[in-house]
Amino acid sequence: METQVQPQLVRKERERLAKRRDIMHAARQVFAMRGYENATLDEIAEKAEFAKGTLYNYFDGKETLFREIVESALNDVANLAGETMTAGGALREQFHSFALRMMEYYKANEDLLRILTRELNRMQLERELAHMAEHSRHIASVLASALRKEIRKRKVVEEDPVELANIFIGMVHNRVMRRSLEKRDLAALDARKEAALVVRLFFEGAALP
Amino acid sequence: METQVQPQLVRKERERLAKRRDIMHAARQVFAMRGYENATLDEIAEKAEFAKGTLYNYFDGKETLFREIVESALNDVANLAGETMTAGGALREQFHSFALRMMEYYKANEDLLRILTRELNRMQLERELAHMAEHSRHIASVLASALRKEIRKRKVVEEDPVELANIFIGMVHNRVMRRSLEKRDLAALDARKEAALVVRLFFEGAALP
Amino acid sequence: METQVQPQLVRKERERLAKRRDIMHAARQVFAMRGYENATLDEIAEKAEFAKGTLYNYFDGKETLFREIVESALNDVANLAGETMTAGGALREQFHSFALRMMEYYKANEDLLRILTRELNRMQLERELAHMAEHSRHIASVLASALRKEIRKRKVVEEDPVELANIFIGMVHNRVMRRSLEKRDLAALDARKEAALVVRLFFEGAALP
Amino acid sequence: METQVQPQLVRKERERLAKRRDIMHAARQVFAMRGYENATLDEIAEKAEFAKGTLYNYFDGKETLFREIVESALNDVANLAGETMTAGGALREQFHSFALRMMEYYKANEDLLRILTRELNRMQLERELAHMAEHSRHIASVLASALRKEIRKRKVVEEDPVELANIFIGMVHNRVMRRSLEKRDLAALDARKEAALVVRLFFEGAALP
DNA sequence: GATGAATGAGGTTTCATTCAT
DNA sequence: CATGAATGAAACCTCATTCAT
Repeated sequence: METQVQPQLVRKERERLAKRRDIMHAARQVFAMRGYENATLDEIAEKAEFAKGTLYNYFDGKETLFREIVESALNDVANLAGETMTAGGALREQFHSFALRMMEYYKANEDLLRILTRELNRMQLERELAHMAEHSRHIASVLASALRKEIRKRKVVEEDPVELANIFIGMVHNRVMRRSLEKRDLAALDARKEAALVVRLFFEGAALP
Repeated sequence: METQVQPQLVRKERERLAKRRDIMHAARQVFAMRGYENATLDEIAEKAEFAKGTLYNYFDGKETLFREIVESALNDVANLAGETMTAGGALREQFHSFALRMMEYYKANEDLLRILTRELNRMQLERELAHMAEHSRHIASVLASALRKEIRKRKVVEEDPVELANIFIGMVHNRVMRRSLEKRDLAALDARKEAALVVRLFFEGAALP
Repeated sequence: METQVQPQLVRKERERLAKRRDIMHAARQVFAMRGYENATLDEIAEKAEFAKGTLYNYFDGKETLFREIVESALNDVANLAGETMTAGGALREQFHSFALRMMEYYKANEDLLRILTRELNRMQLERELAHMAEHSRHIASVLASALRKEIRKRKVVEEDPVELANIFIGMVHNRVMRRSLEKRDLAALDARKEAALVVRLFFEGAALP
Repeated sequence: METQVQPQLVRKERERLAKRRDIMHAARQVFAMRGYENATLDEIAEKAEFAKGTLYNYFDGKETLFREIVESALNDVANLAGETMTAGGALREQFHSFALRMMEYYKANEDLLRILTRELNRMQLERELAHMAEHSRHIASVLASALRKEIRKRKVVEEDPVELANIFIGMVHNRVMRRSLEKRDLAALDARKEAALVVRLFFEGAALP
C-alpha cells in the first residue's frame, strides 16, 4: 500500500512545489516591473494564472512572497560567492570568476537584478527586513576574507577588507544595472568582457602608468 | 508709501518661501525614512506642523513635492560637479575635489542621499520620471569629458569615459551610503579620508605593485 | 459532471447580476434623492448593504455607475419610442401610446425620472457625457420622422419636426415631473388621463374654437 | 458736517453695491458653466477680481450667493410676468408678450437660463431651497389667473389653469434652452419668431384642420 | 486546494470657510 | 474692508487579506 501512497504524496508534493515556483516566477516579474509597493497581488495572480486567494495557500502574504524571492536570490549569490572563493586559485582569478558568474546570473535573472538594486536599501532600513541585510553582509564577508589574506601579504592596499569587498560588489552591480537600464535588456551583455573590466579597474585602477 | 508697502510684500514673499522650505524639509525626512510610496502626506504635514490641506497651497501634490526635492538635489550635485570640473587643476585633483564635496554635501543632507539612492532606479524605469534621469546623465557627462581628454593622452584606460564616470560616481555613492546605513548617521564620516580612498582606488586600484 | 458544473456557473452568474442590480437600484435612489454630485458612494453602499469597496467589484467607479443607470434608462425610453412608432396606426394614436407608456414607465421608475430631468442638461454641456445626449437625440428623431410624414401631407404645421418632437417629449416630461414634485409621489398619477391631455394640447392646443 | 458725511456714506454704499453686483455677475458665469456643485469660490473670486475671503464680506457663503442669484432671476421673471399680464389686451397677446419678453430676457442673460433649468429641480427637492420654488409657483399663478377667466368664458379647454400655465412656461423654457444647448449661444435666436411659434402651438396645437 | 467576492483601513486630493494681518 | 494662508472634513478609490463555497 505504501508503494501506492508514497508516489501520490510525492507527486502532490512535486506539483505543489511547481506551483510555488510558478507563483514566485510571476511575482518576480511584477516586482521587477513595478517595484514592491506598486506591485499588486491581482497582477501577480493573473500572471501566475491563479486566483488571488490561491496565492495565500502558498505564501503568507505579499511581504512573505517578496522575502522569499529576495532570500532565494541572495542565497544564489551567496552560494556563487562561496563556490568561487573556495575553488582556490589566485585572488584575481577568484574575483574574476565571481564577477563573471554574478553577471551571468543577473543576465539570466534580470528581474532579480532590478529587485535587488531597487529594494535592498529599503531592506536595510526597515526593521522587519533587517535580517535580509545579513545575507548581503555574509556575501561581502566571503570576499573580504580572501582579501584579508592578500592584505597581510601586502598585495592589496591596507583598507578594511569588508569595505573593499563591498566596493567590488558594488562595481559589479553598478556595471550590470546600468546596462540593464540603458539597453532595457541584458541579452547583449558581454559578461566576459565586463567582468574583465571590473576586475582590472578594481585591482589596477583607471590610471595608466 | 512704497517704502512701507514694498517691505511688506517682500516679507510675505520671504515667509512664503520659508514655509515652502519647511515643508520640503519635512518631506525630505519622511521620504528618506519611508521611501516614496510609504511616505504619507499625513506624516509630512505633521512633521511640518501644518494641516494636510495646507501642503496643497504650496505644492501640487505628493508627486510634485517629491520631484522638486529630487531635482533640487540633482541640481546641487550638478552644480557641484560643474564647479569642480571647471576649476582647472589635474584630473585627480578634480575628482578628489568632486568626491570630497559630494561627500560633504551628503553628510549635510543625509536625507537626500537616501532618497537618491533609493528612488533613482525607479525614476529611470518609470516613464513620467524619465526626465529626472536626464539630470544624472548630465552629471556623469561632466566628469566624462574630463576623463576623455586624459584617455586621449593615454593617461587613463581606453574605456567609454561615460561608463568610467558612472563607476566613479557609483563608488562615491556606495561608499557614503554604506556608512550611512551602518552607523545610522554620517556625522562621524571623515569625508577627506573617504574621498582620498575612493580616488586612490579609482585611479590606482586595490592591488599593490 | 457537466450537469453539476454548468448550473453552478449559471447560478454564480445569476447572483452576480442580481447584486449588480441591487447596487444599481440603491444608486438610483441615492442619485435621485441627492443629485449626482451630492450622492456619495458611502450612502449607496449602505443602502445596497455592501461595503464601499465592494461596489468597485461591480463598477469602475461613481461615474460609470451613474452612466450605466442613465444609459439603461435612455435605452428603455428609446425602445419604448421605437416600439410605439413602428406599431402602425394614426400619428395621434402613436403619440398617445408613446406618452402613455412613458408616463407609466416613469411612474414605475420615479427615480429615473428625477435623475434624467436633473442631469440631462449637465450631460449636454460636459464633454465626457456628450455621447449620452446622443441617446436623447435619437429618441426625438424617432418621433420626428413620424411627424415629418404628416407635415408633408399638410396634416401638421410646417415646422422643424425634430423641434416639434422635442416639444412633445418636453411636455410629457414636464407634466409628469410636476406631479412628481408636487405630490412627492407618482402613485396617484392617472397616466391615461394625463397622456390624453398632453396629446390633445399638442395637436389641438388649449384654445377652444 | 452731515452734508459732508452723508455723500460719503452714499458713495460708499454705492460702491458696496457695485461690488456686490460684480461678484454676482462673476458667480452667475461660473454657476452657469460648471453647475452649482462644481463651481468653486476660487474661480468665482478670480473672475470677480477679488480675493476669496472678500466674498464673505458680501455674502454669507456659497449657498447664499447662489440663492440670491436665483431669487433675483426669478424676481425678474415674476415682474415680467406681472407687467405683461396686467397690461391688458387679449390673452393671446399677453401670452405672446410674456413669451417674447422671457426669451429676450434669457437671450440677454443666458447664464441665468442655464442656472434655472439646471438647478430648479434640485431646489424643489431640497428642504432648504423650498421657498424658492414659491417664486416659480407665483409666476405660474399669474399666468394661470388670466387663463382661468378664459376657461370660464369657454375660450380655453377646461383644465387646471395652473397646470396649463406651467405647460406654457415649460414650452418657452424648453424652446430657448434647446437653442442654447445646440447653438451654444443664443445670439442668433429670433425671439419674435420663436415666441410666435410657442403661442401658436400652445393655443392651436400642431395639427392642421 | 482553488476560487473570487467582500471587506475596510488607509491614501490622495478638493474646497468652503475662518481669521490674523 | 481686503487679503490669502490655514484648516479639516469629506470624497473617491485601491488593494492586501479573509472566508464561504
